[in-house]
Amino acid sequence: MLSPYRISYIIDFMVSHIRRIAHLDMDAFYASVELLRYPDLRGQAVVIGGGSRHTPEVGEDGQRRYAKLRDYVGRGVVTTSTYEARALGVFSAMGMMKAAKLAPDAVLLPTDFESYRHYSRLFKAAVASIAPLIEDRGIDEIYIDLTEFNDDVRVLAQRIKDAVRNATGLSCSIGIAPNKLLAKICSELEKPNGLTVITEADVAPRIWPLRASKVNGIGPKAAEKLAALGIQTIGDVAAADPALLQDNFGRTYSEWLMRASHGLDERPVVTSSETKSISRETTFERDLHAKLDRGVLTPIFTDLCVRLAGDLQRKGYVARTIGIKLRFADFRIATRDLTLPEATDDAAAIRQAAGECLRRITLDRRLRLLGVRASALSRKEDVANNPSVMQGELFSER
DNA sequence: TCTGGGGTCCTAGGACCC
DNA sequence: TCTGGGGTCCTAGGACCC
Repeated sequence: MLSPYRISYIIDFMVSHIRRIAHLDMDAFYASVELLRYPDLRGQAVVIGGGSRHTPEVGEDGQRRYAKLRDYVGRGVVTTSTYEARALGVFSAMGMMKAAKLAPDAVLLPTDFESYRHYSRLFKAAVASIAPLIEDRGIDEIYIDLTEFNDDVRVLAQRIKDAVRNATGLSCSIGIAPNKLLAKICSELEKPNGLTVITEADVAPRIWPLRASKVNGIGPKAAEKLAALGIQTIGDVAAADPALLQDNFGRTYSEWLMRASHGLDERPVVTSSETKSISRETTFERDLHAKLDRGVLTPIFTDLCVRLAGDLQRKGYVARTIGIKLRFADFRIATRDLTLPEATDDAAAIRQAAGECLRRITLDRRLRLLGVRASALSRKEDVANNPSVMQGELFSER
């Protein structure tokens, strides 16, 4: 028999465990940053991407001359596009040559990561001044844990949006839900400049009709497999036979699928994390043959190692594992890695280790991409103070 | 003339150790 | 002709995300 006291305790407990998690996503972030610099492009189809330089030049008449997408040649992809370009069918990750066919007159701008990182720091600082429990999810999005605030959640979210706009001149969309999974889906529902709040009760009417691939964690492969089973929407996943899912996706993933489709997610907002790996890679302008194009390939390989060493040094890390990545002309990927006795941030040591990795791959096909990666990282100062930490030999005799 | 670059996490097998 | 059982490290590949 439950006493009234006990019941109220249980209700308190349950209520206290309902979280309020926000997902904040900057609207067309890179493109919007570019529009701050080139306001005359506002309202036009603009595409950001491509490696080579197509920086606007100022003509003799004092007018800026922008490159057009139709002039692009190369193997780049679209990084971001304005909403006007999206209306023409041009989206992130699309090949630039394909995008140029859809929107030849769109303005083309090069990516300027320095500038995007600057605005990223500004908007995150603005949010942190109001709500400090922030999980970084890349340059243009964050999760925020608002559970401890007593304020009305829409008022609070509007205050955050205003702070972001005041700090950057940019708009963002915020979704608020009981967990990260729903918040992420929800921030997209009213983009751009959205503010969307959903609860458990909204899952069936608002979440279930969406395509399964809207769930963070259901990528192209899983979505395709689901579609083959006649499962299109998140609601379809929720209604699917658990045994069918398990047979096709294995136990772990199928159980996650079912929980996710019901809007369940317990992951906390993680406010700090250590870097796990640092890498550099490059796609060649044309596919290269390992032997025939050795003269081109070798300096590229060395340069990647030098730049990786520079990244490690700048960030204060040393790495004990060095790896390489090759992408062949057929898009297949091969990786090899090698764990060293001593952690390093030295370009020559990295080049040496990467060279050994390369020798373990049969190079009989043309290469499209070459990359070098450093992992098993430690902070350099930790290793300098106590080298044995690195080898995990803190308690050994040697 | 399809398809960038920088990451994270998971799985799975074999080596090796106690 | 039965051969344990864990734990950790290393390596390779793959899915996914921004």
